[in-house]
Amino acid sequence: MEKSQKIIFASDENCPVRRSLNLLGGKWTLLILFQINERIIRYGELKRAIPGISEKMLIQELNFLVEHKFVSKKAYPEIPPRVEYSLTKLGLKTLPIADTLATFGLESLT
Amino acid sequence: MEKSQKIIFASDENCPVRRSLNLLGGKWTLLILFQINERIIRYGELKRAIPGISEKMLIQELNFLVEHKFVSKKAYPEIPPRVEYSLTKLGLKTLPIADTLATFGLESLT
DNA sequence: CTTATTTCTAACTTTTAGGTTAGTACCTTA
DNA sequence: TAAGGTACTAACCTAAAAGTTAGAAATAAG
Repeated sequence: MEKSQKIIFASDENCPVRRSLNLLGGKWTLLILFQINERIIRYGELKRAIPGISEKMLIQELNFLVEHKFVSKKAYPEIPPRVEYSLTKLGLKTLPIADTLATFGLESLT
Repeated sequence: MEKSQKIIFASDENCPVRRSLNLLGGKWTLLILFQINERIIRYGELKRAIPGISEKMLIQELNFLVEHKFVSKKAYPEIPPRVEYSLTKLGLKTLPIADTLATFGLESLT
């Protein structure tokens, strides 16, 4: 049997790995997507789900993810305010990335 | 007021996604691992394979990856010098991550 | 009345990433 | 003689990312 050889191209700015990392390579980005996952989750829940993240970074990332259509946001005109976040169709497609990171962490890191 | 509380699996510092990102979340880290892939590659080749990376960042990341046993390094005592890098067993296990990033980039990014 | 809740904004500081320039060592080629 | 190739290291400085702190707005609970 002939062994199929993987062809690797130079990774310029158009490389899909690089384009993905440009969007998702932030320190918290994939973790936030992973935590939202398939649920509808409020801002405060999300904050508690990611201990250590600052409010600034969380809201900044959420704004970024909403702007780039990974996450959709629904705000209820209530007092105190209630805002729910969930993944869009595009956001759901990022879940395999976080899953692969989780698998690697579980299987290969001490 | 008894209300059933949604159980949230918080991503603290022990979360496998977070542990993986701590090691591999750098701007260039996964891209370098992806480019080395299953080959034995020289420093200069790798540099050409990642247009735009500075020598400082490339060597800095390579040193980090060697130190953390993702990459092995073999230097030949020749003039001009020749240094070959390849993935260790651990490094090979990171390839699915980059592959998932590549798939996402190809399928979901314009 | 005060206090708490929730989501988010703004100003400011610190930390990290990255850019630039220079240089090392030794041999080969022109 | 000089320039080129190769794989780095070091020093310096700027830009970007991330962290810290404070507070607003509206209402309800105490």
